Amino acid sequence: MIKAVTGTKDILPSDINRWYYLENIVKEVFANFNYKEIRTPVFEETALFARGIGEGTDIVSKEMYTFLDRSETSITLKPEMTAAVVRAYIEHSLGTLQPLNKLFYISPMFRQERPQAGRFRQFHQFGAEAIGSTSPLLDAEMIEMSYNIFKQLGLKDLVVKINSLGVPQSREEYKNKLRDFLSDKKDKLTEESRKRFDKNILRIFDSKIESDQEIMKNAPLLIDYLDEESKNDFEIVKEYLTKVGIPFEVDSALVRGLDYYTKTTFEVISNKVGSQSALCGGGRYDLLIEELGGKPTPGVGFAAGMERILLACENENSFTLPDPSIDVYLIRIDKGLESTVAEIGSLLRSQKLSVEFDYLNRSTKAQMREANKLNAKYVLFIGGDEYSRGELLLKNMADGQQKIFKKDEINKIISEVK
RNA sequence: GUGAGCGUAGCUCAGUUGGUUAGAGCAUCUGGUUGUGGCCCAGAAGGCCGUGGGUUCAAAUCCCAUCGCUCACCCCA
Repeated sequence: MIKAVTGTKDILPSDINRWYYLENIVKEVFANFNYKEIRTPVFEETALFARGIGEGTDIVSKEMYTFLDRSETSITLKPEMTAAVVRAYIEHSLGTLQPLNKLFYISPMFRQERPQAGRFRQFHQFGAEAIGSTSPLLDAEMIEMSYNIFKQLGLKDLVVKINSLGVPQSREEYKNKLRDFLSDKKDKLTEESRKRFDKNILRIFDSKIESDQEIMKNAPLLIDYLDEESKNDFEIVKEYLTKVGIPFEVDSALVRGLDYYTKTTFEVISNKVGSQSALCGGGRYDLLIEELGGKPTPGVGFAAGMERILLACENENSFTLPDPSIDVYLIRIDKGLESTVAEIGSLLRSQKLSVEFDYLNRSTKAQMREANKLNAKYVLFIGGDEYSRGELLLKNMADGQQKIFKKDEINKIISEVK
């Protein structure tokens, strides 16, 4: 038997309504904040991600689905969306049409990681990008939108973490301070953290090992080394979040794994999804557009993992959807009336009613059981004595009441059902 | 890439110290008198016990390998 590739999942009809529910809330909230949807191809030239996300990042160096197409072009299935949106922004000169572009997306992403709870190789993200303004109010808006979406989904067990990474220059200065601090403690760190010392020193704060955490307790904090502008912007973000009633924690250890982040970064964590607890993450990327060949333009955005969010919703039992139902099930009493049933079905369907009937030549009883299983509001009996008298029998499945209609009075049946 | 756990019907799981035709619940299908659902009752269908090899008179059960799944590290959404 051929099975779905490792780390990929089918979304079956029994799951789809939860996805629609999520997607509708996402679209509503983005419309609420005047973000417009953008759709980009699932694959791009590999160079886009290498340059945008950073060669040294885990995503680029070991997780991308990269292959040569038949014309020997290196192609990569998109592992994240920001680089793709920025590419489209530059390519179509969106910045010349209006100074600020507020964009959102819902799309599959691909990363070849080891699957785990809340982590897949093909997964789905929604997210937003606001390109063209340095206003920290937009940073806060990103947090507000994601928070609103989670609230509307009924999620409760959430923590919003924010941090500021500052500008590259102040960050470099800070990294040197951190290196100095750790220079005589380096050999006490775990092997994993010693690797981080060279690769991405900020990450040592993330270590889950107690001995590492003990060492880092007295380490200098990035927050204390921010440049003035980053510091002011961060204050504005905090102030706004407080005003609109979004609880948050400042986490100076919050480091994002993509190279392009500057200033504000944030994550929303759920305690209900296992160890892959970040439901969404994002931040400002004021240098990325220039890096990718556009005019220097500031931007800020976030991305949210839809599988993780739905997992959190399931584990918190945060919402329940009504059972799907149909309006009318047509019951064929006599053999030979198949095409009559289909014709009546066509009439009802043309009036936007959801209608189903039997295609398997089953007994009346079996058809009734099917109608019940489909949660039909009404069944319409076609056949028997009534039919030979020119009549049809309509039964309300909730209360069992039956009414007789003339065969040529389908309109009356339709208004009864509606 | 590293580590741990688990693979028996569509799903959730039983399967006694290795011992005949491998079970249950749910789901599916068919019935329970002339043409009517849910509840109930009766019956049916559905498994090379993940795959390959080994030990044994005998393997779902023990051993090895392999594949797959799950969780964790890592990383991230």
